[in-house]
Amino acid sequence: MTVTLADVAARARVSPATVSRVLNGNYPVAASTRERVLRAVDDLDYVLNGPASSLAAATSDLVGILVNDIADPFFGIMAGAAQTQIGGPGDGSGRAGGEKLAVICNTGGSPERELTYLTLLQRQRAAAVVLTGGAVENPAHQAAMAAKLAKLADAGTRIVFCGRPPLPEGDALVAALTFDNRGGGRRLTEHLISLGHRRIGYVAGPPERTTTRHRLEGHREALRAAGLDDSPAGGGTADGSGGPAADDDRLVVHGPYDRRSGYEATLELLRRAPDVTAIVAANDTVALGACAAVRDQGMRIPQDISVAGFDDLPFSVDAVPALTTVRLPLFEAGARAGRLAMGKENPPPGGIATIAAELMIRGSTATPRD
Amino acid sequence: MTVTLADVAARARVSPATVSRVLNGNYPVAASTRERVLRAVDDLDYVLNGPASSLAAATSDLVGILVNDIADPFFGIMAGAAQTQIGGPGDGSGRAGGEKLAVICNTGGSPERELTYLTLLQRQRAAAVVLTGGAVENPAHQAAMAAKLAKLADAGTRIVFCGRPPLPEGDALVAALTFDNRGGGRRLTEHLISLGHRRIGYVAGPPERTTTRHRLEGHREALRAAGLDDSPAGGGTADGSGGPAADDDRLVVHGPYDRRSGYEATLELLRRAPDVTAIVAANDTVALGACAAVRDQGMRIPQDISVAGFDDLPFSVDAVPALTTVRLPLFEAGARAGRLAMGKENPPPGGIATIAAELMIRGSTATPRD
DNA sequence: CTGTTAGCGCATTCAT
DNA sequence: ATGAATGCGCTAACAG
Repeated sequence: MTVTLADVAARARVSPATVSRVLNGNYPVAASTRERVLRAVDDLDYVLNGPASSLAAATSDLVGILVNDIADPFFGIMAGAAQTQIGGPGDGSGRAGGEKLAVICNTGGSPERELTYLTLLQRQRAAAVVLTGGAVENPAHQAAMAAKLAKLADAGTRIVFCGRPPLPEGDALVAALTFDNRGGGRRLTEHLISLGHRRIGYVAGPPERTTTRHRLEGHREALRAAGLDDSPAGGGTADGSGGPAADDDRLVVHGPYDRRSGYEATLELLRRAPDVTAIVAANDTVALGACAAVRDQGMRIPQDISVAGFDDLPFSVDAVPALTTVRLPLFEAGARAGRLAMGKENPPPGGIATIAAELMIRGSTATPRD
Repeated sequence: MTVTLADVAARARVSPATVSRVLNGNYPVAASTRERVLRAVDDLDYVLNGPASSLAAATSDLVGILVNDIADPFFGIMAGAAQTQIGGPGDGSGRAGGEKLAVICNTGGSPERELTYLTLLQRQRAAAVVLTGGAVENPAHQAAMAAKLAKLADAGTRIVFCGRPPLPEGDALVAALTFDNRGGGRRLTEHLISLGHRRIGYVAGPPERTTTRHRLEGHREALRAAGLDDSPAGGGTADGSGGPAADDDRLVVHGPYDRRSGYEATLELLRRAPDVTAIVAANDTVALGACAAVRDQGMRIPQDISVAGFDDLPFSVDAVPALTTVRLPLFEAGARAGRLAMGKENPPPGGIATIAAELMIRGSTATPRD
């Protein structure tokens, strides 16, 4: 029924080993023999049996890319970029040579699903795994992740972080590309302060995410430097109380990274502190929701309230007014992560590279009314 | 080095066959034995060898989801939704039971890469493949796709289309979920006509895509019904000339499905026909670019020019003014495709289901100035 | 440069 | 309900 390598060998009048060598290309084979084999392959319409190949070689051509939310362009852009470096351009024949199969796994931000996917990838003996986006700061989960990643690395799977801080015990992994979320957050708030804003609301992401924490810490650094920090501890959720991380700063509201959260958190912020003159959102999507809320309250942007985002997603420049935000080179970072996963590029010194975030000043922020 | 099923068997003092039966669950095993085996699995931290398992069973737990552009939320939403139905919620243990590995493959809209991915998936003996988004209408490519899909189906891979028209010879595949792009396009233009618009510009997608063609056909249907069609043939690119499908309608400009194309095509449209009072875009992303172009020309939306999109992506309601568009239930469709791929849901009668598109009238369209 | 020989780790017959 | 034996299709030594 199904054509095997042996069939090809028989038709090309060579041994199975030779066919294997031609197909894998990493071994000298006489040109004439290769021709004959390739013709047999085409004649028979042969397709390699991946599982058999992986079993024998003890490695597969799968590369996993883990994302928190693939419906969010933040991840889509990185994942797509990584895939361009991994899948290879194809040879146009559709025959598929030594390509890797780059696959995107959507964890939905759930720690359990993240681990499950890693197990699934481990089971497949994946060649590499790219983990994108912020991590969850739950100690138990972090330990489980570290253990799982160590096992993967042990089995020869290359590990790359993209837009994610390195693990505490950051051995084993090839490379970590982290975004300068803290610096970007700081510069964004500095910008608002320099415009004259003193009461700045902050719509933060989920409290347990590193991305959320780092951006918020940058924000608070800027406030503190300007003598504006009214939060008791100066940031961080490690209050040792063990209870819910009650954020004492009334100007900060946490929520998921989506539009709806931006809308509702902004209404809440406006209720709590009607005197805010600017709102900083956890990311651009949240900022869009914030803008809608501000407008629905009958206020204008930026005349009555300034609004800023983070990431500089493609739609942000088209917002009205165009959104002031912090640009992250998502495509470049994703592509680099892809190359690292393929071993096409050397890891950065120390295994960690920090990727700069650039402040993009646009129309949504201005001098406060007052 | 690496723990195998035999190791587990030894530790549990049973035969390898029994361990296999416990793990696959589809065979009677005494409760006490099962317990012992599962404990051994945990003790040894055993992870099934996927390739070996797939080789022996002649089937894998991989499910492929093909998308044109994962950075575009249109695909991200569908793919993410499909994955929720396939990956399973996980059992929270991270141990990964009988889950499938749902993986997203980004073709970048390239026919070659589409075929390559299918070959790769075929090589992996994928359990199912979901193809999302419009197809390319190149006869050679369509034939190649049909042949490839037939082979996949033959090998037991389930095939599902999502937001994609069925193949001409639509056997072999489990199900096709297609969007009513034509109807949606028609109703959108009807809406504009009913507002009083007579000169309507159209920023279309790439001419070779079914999605582009269907939406444009709907548009032209509406024009024709109103006696406004000024295109010679009444739509379609089948002019038999064999040359580039020169679209004689000066009010239609083709381009990729991105923001930049929307911007530039709109400038071109405005140059060609300064008297247009409305612009319909191929999708919401393109519409955003169109809005920017209109504004950059010093015109207001909708007072000077109405703009409409398609898809109703999450950001569209937050555009200013909110974008009139055609809503496609992307999440629901993706989820259903996922269920079909898993065999969790019966295919629609005839294997084809058309999914309705709903007109969303918002602030970006209004009565023309004149 | 090419053929021969062994497994890779597991699922599945058959037995029992 | 469990164990023993066989082979899935391929790659990787090892010869030659």
